[in-house]
Amino acid sequence: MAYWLMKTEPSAYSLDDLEREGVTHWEGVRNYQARNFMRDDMKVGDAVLVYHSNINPAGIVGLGRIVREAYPDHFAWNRESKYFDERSTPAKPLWFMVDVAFVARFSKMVTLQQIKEDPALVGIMVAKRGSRLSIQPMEEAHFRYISKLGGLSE
DNA sequence: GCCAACGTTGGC
DNA sequence: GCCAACGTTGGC
Repeated sequence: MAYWLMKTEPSAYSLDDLEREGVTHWEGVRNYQARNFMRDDMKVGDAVLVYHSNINPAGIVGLGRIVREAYPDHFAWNRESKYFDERSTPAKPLWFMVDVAFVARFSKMVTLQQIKEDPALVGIMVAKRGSRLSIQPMEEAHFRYISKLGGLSE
């Protein structure tokens, strides 16, 4: 089982939305490195830290779980969608998505600043300068530590 | 809303 | 295949 961090802009889709819906399809990933993580490495049961970006403060707000492995992101085939990409076709899909289920909400958000300042989290990808990757692998120890900071124990 | 950092595109 | 121009991300 692997551990991941997935970014979302809460103005577009928040942990609240995920809690309300229970499960969502994580469409719109349009970066090759992030796509490859989803397509090649994400498995059902993998654990996810949900990260709110583009908001002040940014940070991790809760947990999710992968409940369906990668399948074609059909929003890429829809001209009406903002995720439309004419290079992707049903015969030869270019972009993929997974399904993510809500697991838990942190009782307190773990902010990016907190992550950067914590000696236990040195080297974590999300704290690296200029890290724009929207899907990142996590170390299990970091995942557990952040969950604890967020007020969850396992 | 600004803008630095970074990924992608396309001319050559 | 280099690299300048361009578009996007995302912290602040």
